Order: sequence, then C-alpha cells, then structure tokens
Amino acid sequence: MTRRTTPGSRLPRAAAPYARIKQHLKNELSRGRWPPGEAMPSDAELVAQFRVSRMTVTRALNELRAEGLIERVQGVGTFAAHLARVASQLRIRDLHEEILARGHRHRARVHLARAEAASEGVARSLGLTVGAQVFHTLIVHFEDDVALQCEDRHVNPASAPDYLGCDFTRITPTQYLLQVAPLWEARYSIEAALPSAREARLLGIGRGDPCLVVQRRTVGNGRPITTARLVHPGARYLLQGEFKP
Amino acid sequence: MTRRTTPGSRLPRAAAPYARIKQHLKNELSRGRWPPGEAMPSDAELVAQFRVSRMTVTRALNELRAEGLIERVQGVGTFAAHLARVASQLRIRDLHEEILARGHRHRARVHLARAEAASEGVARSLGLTVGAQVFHTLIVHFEDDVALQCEDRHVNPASAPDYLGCDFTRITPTQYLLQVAPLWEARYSIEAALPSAREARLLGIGRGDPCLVVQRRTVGNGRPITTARLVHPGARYLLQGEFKP
DNA sequence: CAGTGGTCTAGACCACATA
DNA sequence: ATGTGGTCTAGACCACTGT
Repeated sequence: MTRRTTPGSRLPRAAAPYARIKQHLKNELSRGRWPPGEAMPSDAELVAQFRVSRMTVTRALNELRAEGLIERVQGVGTFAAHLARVASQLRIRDLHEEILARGHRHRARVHLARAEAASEGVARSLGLTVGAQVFHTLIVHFEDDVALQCEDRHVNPASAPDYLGCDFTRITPTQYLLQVAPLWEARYSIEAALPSAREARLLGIGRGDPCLVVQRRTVGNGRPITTARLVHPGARYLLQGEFKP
Repeated sequence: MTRRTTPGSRLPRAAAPYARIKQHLKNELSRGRWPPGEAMPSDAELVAQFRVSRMTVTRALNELRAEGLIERVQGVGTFAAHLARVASQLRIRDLHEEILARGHRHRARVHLARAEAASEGVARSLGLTVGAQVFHTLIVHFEDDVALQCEDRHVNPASAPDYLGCDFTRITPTQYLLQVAPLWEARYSIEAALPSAREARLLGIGRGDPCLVVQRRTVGNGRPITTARLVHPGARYLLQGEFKP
C-alpha cells in the first residue's frame, strides 16, 4: 500500500521497483556471482530482500528469462543461464527500409513475373505437388542505380492469389506479402557463394565476385507462403546486427 | 476470486487466461484486422471482454509488445505494429556448440597467441591508445578435421588479463571470455569476401573461394572486450536462423 | 477533464519437485 | 510436507495525452 514515489519534488523519478530488481540481478550476474547453472535467490527471498510484493519479483524474473539470462523451473528454482549456449540475435532489416533510412532512392526492375509449374524443389518447400501452379518473380533492387540485391522468389498462390497483379516497382514483394499475410515465421540460411551467370549479369558483377546469399522460407498460419533466394554482391552489401543480453 | 480450473477431473488443463487473450489477439492480427498503426482495444475493453483482471490483460499485451507485434503508448493507446519495420531476428549459434550438437568433434589449432602493440585500427575498436599492449590470437577451428573457421582475435588486456594463459585447444576464446566477463553486447557485421592468402592457406581453400566473414565487436560493462574476424569457407559453412513473431 | 497505459499490493490457489 | 515457480484477483495510485 505504501507509495515510495517522491512527493511534490522535481527530483528524477525513482526507477520502478521491478526495474531495480532486474538491474540488481543483472549486475550480480555480470560480476560472475552464480556461475552458469547455479541456483539464484528464490522468489520468496527476493520478496523479503526488496520489501516488495511477489508479482513485482515475478515480473523482474520473467523479463530476465525472456532475455535468456536466467532459467526458471517450476518446483525447483531459478538458475543462472548457460550463456555460452545462448544464441546471439542478429537483427536483419528489410532492404527497402534500409535504403530509405540511408536517405537514398529504392528502385526495382522486374525481369520476370509469371505463373509456372512447380519444379520438384519448389513444390517441396512450398508444400505443393510437382507441376502445380506457382508464382515466380525475379526482381533486381537498386539503391540509387547501384544493384544491391537479386531477388528470385516463388509464391504459393493459395496464400496470395493476386500476387502477380502487383506493380513491384511500387511495392516490394515483402511489403505486399506482409499485407496479405501479416504474421509469419521464417527460416533463414546465409552463406557465401558465387553468383550464377544470370545473377552476375543482372547485378553487373563478375562471376568470380563473392556474394552473400540469403535463402528464406516463410510460413504463415501453418501454410507455406513463399521462398526466396536473395543474392547480394559481397562488396556492396553488409548484414549488420547486434546482440544485447 | 473465482477459479475456473477443472476440479478433480482429468481433462486437459484449460489454457491460462493471459495466454488465451494473447492468442486471440495474435489470431486477429494475423487475419489482418487492425492494419499496421491502427488502434486496438484498450486495456479496459479487454478486461470487460474477457472478464479478467487488468493485470492479466497487461501481461498478455506486454508479451505481445516484447515480441514486436504491438505498440503501446501511455496516455494514447495500443496499436498494431508496423510489421514491415520489424527487423527479423537471426539466431547465431556458437560454433563450438554447433559442432557438438551435430555429434562431431571440435579441434582447434593455435597459430598465434601473443601480446602485441596495438595498431591504429585495433586501438580504435578496443578503446586503447596506439601502441598499447593487446593480446592477439589466430586460431583455426576444425569439425572432424575439416577447417570451418579462421578466428583472428584481439583482446583488451584490461578485460581479460590472463587471456594468453589459456589452452585454446581445450577451451574456445569465446567460452573463456564469457567466464571472465559474463555479460556483454556485441555488434556484428556479415559479408561475403575472398580470403586473404594466409586465410586461404590455413583453411585449405583456394583464393577464389568465397567466404562468409563475420566481424564482431564485444563490449562488457561499458568496456571493450574483444574484436574478432571470423572467416568461414562459404561452401562449408551456413548460418541458419529463424524468425517467429 | 476523461481516458489511456505503467506499476504496485497482499493476498490466493495451483502444479510440480524433492524428500 | 515443504518449498518452488505459475498464475490470478480487485483493487489502487501514478504519468501521460488529448479535448
């Protein structure tokens, strides 16, 4: 019931109790107290230590867990996470957004946009039968007239029946598909490879120039939506990201 | 006060109310109700609709926000997120863990481990003065005798004074540094490039073979810890990850 | 001002693990 | 039986935004 906030004073507002608990545990963890896997204070102990209700402790601990710093097991306790096993998170920005963020102009050139019969590989990754209809686009994306990405994409017609009706010089396939199917899961793989002859030609690079190749498969509501092969000239494109525990 | 859980029966336990609210909103979002930026139901409306207390609604909404699906603004309301602007999250696993997970053996060959005077570039990224002492290791990592990564690393002595005392055939630099400084932030960049002559030799590949090059800079407690250049043969290495909203 | 989200409390019942 | 975390309630006060 007690309220600890400063009264009429103009002091900087005190940090929220849940945030203080969280920061305290973060500090102790960063100092190496509680090696990975070791038991940390229980909810009850933190309630007593910080003179706070249990919901407040729970919130701090749940957020730490969401950040991967601790593990909680019902009936057992709270433990420091095995950080080496914590995967880093790399943030990948949409190419269109990235170009705009740099204050440049994004242009797209559509080299192909048609319905085709699904090959075996495409059918498998989109959950279709071989020979079924599939939409296929091949688009090169430019940043101020510099080719940055060659996007070879196949789309499941069941997920986006009007896909081919879009003007892809005005809206990117990614943007359109996000409208049609707002939520999805994606699986990525990223590798370095040499471009195919056609990709080299479309990107205006040599066949020996290394490229960053991103393969992405997207599933929404349990239904495969699209697969894409995104080829970027290595000398022009950089994936960037950060990891914050 | 009312408890809705099934009594003595052995029915599958009902989903937690906060989880039901969360799932309901997720479903509606995925169906395209509330286009990006549009106002969603307020806390009070959800309280009335689901007959739960406000804490329960708050939890569901806070988790959706943490997942990047909604935005909440104090004094204004709750809104559907602009998904196109939501960056994808790519999970990067530690190489050592990845090799073990595949059931293979990890071997490391140390080609260099010594203290050096910091060059200008190294000094800048580690926050040192040019010519100051810096630790430098060059290690090649193998998965069952196949070279997978060439790790060229510089370490700030202030963050890990005993770094050079490690046996890097038994513990990876990453593992050791995680022990010494358990929490950190990292900035990545990933690009495709050709290996240097030395890297090609150490990895046993040709100079024309494209490589995935990861640059990583790590900072802990506000102090730079280490920078690393990780070179992977493109034909042997694949970064994989997934994104789940 | 009314309406919104941000946070907290002092309980409570539950499922689960261990002994 | 005890102790752990998981979840929920019915309030409450606060800060902020817009009218």
